Amino acid sequence: MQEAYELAGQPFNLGSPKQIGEIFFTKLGLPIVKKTPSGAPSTDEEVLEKLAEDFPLPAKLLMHRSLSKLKGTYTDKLGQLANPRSGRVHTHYAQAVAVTGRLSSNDPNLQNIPIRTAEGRRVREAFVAPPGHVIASADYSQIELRIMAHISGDESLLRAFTEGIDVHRATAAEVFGTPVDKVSSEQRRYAKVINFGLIYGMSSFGLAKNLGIETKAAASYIDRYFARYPGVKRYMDETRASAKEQGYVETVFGRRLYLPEINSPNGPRRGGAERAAINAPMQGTAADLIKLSMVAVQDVLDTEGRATKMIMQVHDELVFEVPEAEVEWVRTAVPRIMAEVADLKVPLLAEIGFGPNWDKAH
DNA sequence: AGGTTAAGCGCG
DNA sequence: AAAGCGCGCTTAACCT
Repeated sequence: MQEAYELAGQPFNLGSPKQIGEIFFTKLGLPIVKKTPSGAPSTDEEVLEKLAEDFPLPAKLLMHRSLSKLKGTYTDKLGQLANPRSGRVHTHYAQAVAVTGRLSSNDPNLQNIPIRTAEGRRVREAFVAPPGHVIASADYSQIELRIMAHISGDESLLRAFTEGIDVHRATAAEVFGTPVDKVSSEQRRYAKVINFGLIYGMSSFGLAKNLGIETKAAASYIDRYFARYPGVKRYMDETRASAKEQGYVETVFGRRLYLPEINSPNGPRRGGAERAAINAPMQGTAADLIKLSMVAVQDVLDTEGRATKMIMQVHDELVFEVPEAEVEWVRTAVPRIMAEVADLKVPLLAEIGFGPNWDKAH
C-alpha cells in the first residue's frame, strides 16, 4: 500500500522501514530502544509502544500498521481467493511442515484469522454459514497445560485439572500463597503469563519483560512456582537431559523431534534447542490429539450419515458447518468424542459454541 | 522481470 | 550472546 504522508514539508511512506528509521532516529532524535538481528534500529510494536510514551508519532504508526495489516492480508485478499465455482475460500493443509506435528495452513492461511481485537474480529465475521446452517467451533480447553500435567505427573497440577479448578487461578493461589477464592485479577493475570511462559521454556528475563517487572522478581516467581509444582521442575530438567543424551524428544504418542543443536557449543543455538525440547512434547501431543479427534469425529459423521461438515482445523479447534437440525446432536457428540479420544491422567475438556458466523461461534 | 532476505505481525 | 515454542503472509529492499 502506497500511502504518502508529510513531515516538516517532506513526503514519506509509513510502510518503508528505511524512511521510518531516518525520520525517527535521525531527524526526530528518538532513542534507539533495541536493534534487530542485523543491527538496524527496531521499530516493532514493543518499541513503538515505549516511544509512544514520549512522542506523538509512534502511536499513529502503530494504528497504521495494524489497520494496513488487516486490510492488506485479509480484507483485500480473502475475497480474491474465493473459488469461483464454490464461492468459498479453500485452504491447503500441510501435514509435514511443522516439526512438532501440527498442521499448517496456506493459500490462504486460515489458521491466523484475526480474533484478538474488535477490528480484527470483523474479518472473522465474514466466515458465514449458508442458509439453514450454523457455524460450530469446538476447542480443547488448556490442552497444553493438561498435557504438561499428564507428562510431568505433578500432583498439584493434576489435582487442579481433576477438580476442575481454573488453572491460572490455581497457579496464582500457589505462587502467591493466597486462598483460591481470594486470588485477585492481577494475580491471575501474572499466573497466566507464568503458565504460558513455562510451556515455551521462558527464562526469568523473558518473564520480567512480559510482566514489566524486575528480573529478580520474575526469578523469585519462577522459584516459587517450581517449589509448588516440583513435578513440573523435574519434567523440565529430565526433558533437557534426555534430549541431550538421545538427541530427540517424543510426544506421548511417540512422534519424535530431532534436535541436532541440543549439544551445540553455540550458546544461543543450544538455548533455542533446549526450549524447543521443552515445548515440543506438549505442542506435539496436542497436535496428535486433535488429529485423532479429526479422524474419530469424521468416522462418526460418516457412520451415522450426518450432513454436518468438518471444514477447518486451527491447532486446538475444529470448525464445522452444521444444518440446524443437527445442532443439538453436534453440541453433545463432538465435545464428547474430542474428550474421549485419549485416556490421560487428567480429563480432557472440549467446549463448543454455535453462531451464524465464525466469530459468533466462540 | 523475478527471486531472496529482513522485518514485522496475524494466529494457536 | 541471548533471553518465548510453532507457523504463513506482506512489504520494502536488495540481488541476479
